[in-house]
Amino acid sequence: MQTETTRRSLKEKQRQEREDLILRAAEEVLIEKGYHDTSMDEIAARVGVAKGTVYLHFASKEDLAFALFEREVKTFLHVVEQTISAALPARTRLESILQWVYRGLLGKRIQLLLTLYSSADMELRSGFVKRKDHLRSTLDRLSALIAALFDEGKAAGEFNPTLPTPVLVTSFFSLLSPGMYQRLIVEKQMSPDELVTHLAHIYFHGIIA
Amino acid sequence: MQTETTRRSLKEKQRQEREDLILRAAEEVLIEKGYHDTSMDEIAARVGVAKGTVYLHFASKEDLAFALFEREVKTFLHVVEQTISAALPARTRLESILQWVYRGLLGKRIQLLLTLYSSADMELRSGFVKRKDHLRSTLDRLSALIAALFDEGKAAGEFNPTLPTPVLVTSFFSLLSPGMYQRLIVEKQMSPDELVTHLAHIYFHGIIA
Amino acid sequence: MQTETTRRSLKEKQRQEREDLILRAAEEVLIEKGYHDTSMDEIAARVGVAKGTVYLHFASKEDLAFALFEREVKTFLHVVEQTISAALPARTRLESILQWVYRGLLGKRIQLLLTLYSSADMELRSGFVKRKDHLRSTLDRLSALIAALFDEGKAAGEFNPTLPTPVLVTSFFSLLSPGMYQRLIVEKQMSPDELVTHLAHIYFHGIIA
Amino acid sequence: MQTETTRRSLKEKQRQEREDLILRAAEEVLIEKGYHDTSMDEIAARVGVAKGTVYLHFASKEDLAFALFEREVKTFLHVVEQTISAALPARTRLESILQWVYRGLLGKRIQLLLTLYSSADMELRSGFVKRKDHLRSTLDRLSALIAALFDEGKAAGEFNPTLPTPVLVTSFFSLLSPGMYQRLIVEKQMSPDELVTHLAHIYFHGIIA
DNA sequence: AATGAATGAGCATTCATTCAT
DNA sequence: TATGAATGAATGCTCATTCAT
Repeated sequence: MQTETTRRSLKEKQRQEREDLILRAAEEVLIEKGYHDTSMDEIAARVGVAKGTVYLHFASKEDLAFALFEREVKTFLHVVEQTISAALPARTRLESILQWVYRGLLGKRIQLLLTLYSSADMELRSGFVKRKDHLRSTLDRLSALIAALFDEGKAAGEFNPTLPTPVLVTSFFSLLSPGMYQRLIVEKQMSPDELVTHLAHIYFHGIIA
Repeated sequence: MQTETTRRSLKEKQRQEREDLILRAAEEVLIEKGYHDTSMDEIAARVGVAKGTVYLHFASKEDLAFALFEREVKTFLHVVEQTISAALPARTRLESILQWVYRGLLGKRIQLLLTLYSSADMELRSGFVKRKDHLRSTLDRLSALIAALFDEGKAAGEFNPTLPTPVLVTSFFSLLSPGMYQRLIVEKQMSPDELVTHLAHIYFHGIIA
Repeated sequence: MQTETTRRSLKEKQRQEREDLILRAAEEVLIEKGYHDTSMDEIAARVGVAKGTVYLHFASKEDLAFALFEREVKTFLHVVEQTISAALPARTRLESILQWVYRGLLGKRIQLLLTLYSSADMELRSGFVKRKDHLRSTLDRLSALIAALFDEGKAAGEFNPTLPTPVLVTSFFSLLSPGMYQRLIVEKQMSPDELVTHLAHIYFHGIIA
Repeated sequence: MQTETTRRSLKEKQRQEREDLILRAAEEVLIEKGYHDTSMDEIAARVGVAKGTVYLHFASKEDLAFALFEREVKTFLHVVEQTISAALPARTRLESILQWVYRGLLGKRIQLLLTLYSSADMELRSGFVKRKDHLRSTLDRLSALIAALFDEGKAAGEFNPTLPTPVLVTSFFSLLSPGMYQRLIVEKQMSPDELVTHLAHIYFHGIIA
């Protein structure tokens, strides 16, 4: 019985590992080629398994992209949760998040996330909608956390209370754009830290002399 | 002779009108479904012409998307040029541009533009690249105009000269995001003017109390 | 009344001229690109008329190719008739025909003829068949003339009477192959006269030492 | 392990069989309709598989036609090699080849070969050229073998040494024409052996009485 | 469970032909 | 009569998905 359980958990572990391999490969290809130009064949080939095997883990290409998206969002959510729980000024915590996004090896990943997100809006609208409920809660939680942080900052007298929190949240997210990453870090070779410093300055103090 | 000319210009006019109809239909479908999920069949069907007719005006699907993209960019460029030439503080002129984007019926169009632009980066990379040279100059001109405006503002003592102009330009563009439009205007029913007021405040003065 | 007739015959003349222009252009393109890769657009463009105008003269692409084919066959038939009526040994007259085919500017044309003929067998089978009756008589007449020439030669003791005339006719025609033209005249740069000399030798005397 | 190997070779065998079925069907349709009027749909339908399956074996329509062509050429080459290696007079060996072509069930196939070859020249010019290098060597080998046979015959005093070998080779090939097959065997119901006898007589001794 | 051959709907593009002007 | 814009059937090819082994 215990052996049975052990065997099961072993299998389960292997399953998880393989699923992870698939997600990594998918991530790689999706970043390289975008959703439509990524084929299940190529993903399977990069993992080194047969196409059918990918379908044992993900019911469709859309599901796979969705799982990937959700994983990235959850990672991000986790980081945000960790950051927010620190006993620091709201502003410092927001800057931390900015830094995490632009600094880590995750620069690429956040791009994927944002790319998939706009794809979600544009191209997978119909399909994703079905699952957006699943996702919605995660994204809502994310927004709520950031919103709470802004509200906390307002209450602490850090932020201007006349600015509506939704505007603050949305404009904060718009600081995390693939365009910014591409144009300033990749093309202009600016360091992530320098970029974050400037963005933070602009966001918190404005650009007025 | 005059009749001949008249006939020609009439034909030309009709041609332009049809081309415009096609562009409108394409715009519509592209906004709804994104580049890959838009079929030439559907575009033709919406215009109410045969598929071949679309090809009489645009040599390929890519060409059509490209023409659309370029048209939007040129409109935007034109507005920017007009705005910039006014004898007003740089800040006021930047606000004007923000306003134009979020206010007009063009809210949808700017979304398309941005969507196509990210598509261009992700999905049409190879294809668009061939024509990006054509486009590049337009986009570069746009960036250059905005950059010049910031430099002018810095010189006039309006803006903080320690902020690198590329960062100013890119972050200004990131204020014009489809996400912002979608979440605040469509979902939260905020008025464009109110949104612009807040964004301008944040951008120029920051969010610090 | 006479004016009427004159006008008509003038129109008719112009019509013939235009038809001839179309045929020339079609011949040109067909030789260059083959039947399927030749488009009505290109033919019209080369003539300098609108596509519709071509259809005023030829009801279909197939009709056009057919007319061209028939014209070439008739020219060839005419030459054969002229040649055959000369008071010379059958062999000499056959050599004359060979010479005419390989020598004239018509080398290209005969290629077209033969190409269209094999196309007729392979690709236009169904379509051409409908009109083959029209053509059949011309081709039959051609075969009959050559056959008569061989029979005459046999009767005169020139040719081996044990060889069946159909074999003689068909093998004579197989001396006129585009492959021969291509490989020996175009590729090996052999002169038409030299080629004809050798072919005649082989055909009339064989290759035995 | 052995099972593994067995399974693989079984799969491979099945694959070969299916590929052969596809080639047979393609051959059939190509002979009936010619290259351009043959659709991948029809080929697939005749094999009784889905279109995609055909593409599993041949990357493009052109590839399929090319494979077919090459297969026929190789078969022919093989026969020629076998025939040539026999210790018989050159003339006898050439007659053997003639016989093989006109006698076998392969009469149809040789037609296909010749048809595709002229298509290759006319219609697939651009595409086939890319692969013609692959093919060229096979065809060159074929020509070279026949040429060697003629040279051998000349050296042995069998053939007239004043006739250039290229002319001999090309005129020998022109004896193998679909036209000959069609007109004399199909239409006139002549037996292949009788035809070959006459052609050989003409070719080796000429038609002079 | 894993495989990968087979499937077939879907799509961009071409071009002979028609017909309103 | 001449035009050429419009048509739409036809077709090569792709790729997500299924399923027998």
